[in-house]
Amino acid sequence: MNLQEGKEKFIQTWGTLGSNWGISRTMAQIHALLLISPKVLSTEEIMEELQISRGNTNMNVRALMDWGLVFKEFKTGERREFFFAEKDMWKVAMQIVKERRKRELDPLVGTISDLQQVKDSSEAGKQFETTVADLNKVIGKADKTIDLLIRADENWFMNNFLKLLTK
Amino acid sequence: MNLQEGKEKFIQTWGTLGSNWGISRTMAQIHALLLISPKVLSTEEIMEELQISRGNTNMNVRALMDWGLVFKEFKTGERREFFFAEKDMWKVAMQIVKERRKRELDPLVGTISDLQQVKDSSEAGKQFETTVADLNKVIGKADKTIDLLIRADENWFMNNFLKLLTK
DNA sequence: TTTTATTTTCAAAAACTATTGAAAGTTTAA
DNA sequence: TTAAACTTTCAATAGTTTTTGAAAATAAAA
Repeated sequence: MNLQEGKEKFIQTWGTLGSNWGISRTMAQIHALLLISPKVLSTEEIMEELQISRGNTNMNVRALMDWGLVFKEFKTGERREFFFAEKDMWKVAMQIVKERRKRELDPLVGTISDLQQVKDSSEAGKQFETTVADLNKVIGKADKTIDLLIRADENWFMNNFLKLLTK
Repeated sequence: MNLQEGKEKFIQTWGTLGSNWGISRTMAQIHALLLISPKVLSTEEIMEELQISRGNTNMNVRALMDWGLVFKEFKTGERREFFFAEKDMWKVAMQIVKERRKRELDPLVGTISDLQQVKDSSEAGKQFETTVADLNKVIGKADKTIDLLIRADENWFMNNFLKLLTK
């Protein structure tokens, strides 16, 4: 496999993976392209490389910046914007985890508290309460584990401790 | 909020969550319905409760059985099949993690080895190799962490050790 | 065997999501 | 100012995924 084939396969694979996880295929493909690019890319270059429209490129690049995975660079004497991705894959993974927690786990915690207000003594009511309470426990556990991971990432000692565990 | 409203909100929330994570809305809703149901349900009852067609119910119930989240029960003297969900939410979470690893992480490992065959001395080639190698490390780390989690789940000592960590 | 109850399949339709491209908006330079 | 370079928006279109419902298949009972 040569570099060109490898790049295409990587972009394709990352795109499929993204769409399995509720992220648009194009957004993941732009991310893949920037991950393997040694230099910053303009909108025009992204359009050209992935054969997609200007509007599509613009919307998805902005979404990637919202996710904190892609950044702008301004070049002196150039009016255009250039884009580059965070290249450290561990940081990328942590950033995705953080964002999904913010966007999904946090709102879920609110909903669960609402659902815990339901009181009903029927059998259906009891099963409902049990399921909701159990779900709440698991969410709490997930939340704490994510905290631990993020803190480990930002903390040398923890990081090394976790590496020991997961070696 | 009464039980009926709570049930609807739970089914709705679980459905939205599922579709954010690449699982069809209806599949997640059927799962939610079975999670809070104290008794096994027939196809007919699921159709009625969620207002969906027979074909849709059948396909999604089978998908849930493939995921190992829902099971069949046969009642003596009844020709119909009845369904129920695993209720322990920690087991549910572990089962989802296991399945997604099998369906996505494992194939990804294969693709990465292919991509590591690419050799190219250009700057673009070097960045490609670095990104792929780094991604490979992160995937390996994730894989080991999942193993640890699954083993912890099946192992009293580890389980308690992890609880200490994530308390 | 035939009938009846139930499950499964799958082509067509509906619903949903992503993409285009041209027009409007913005910013900088002349 | 005005023009040029570039970015953003959004209605229309294309593409994808999900759902329906009726027909085919299967299994149990008569």
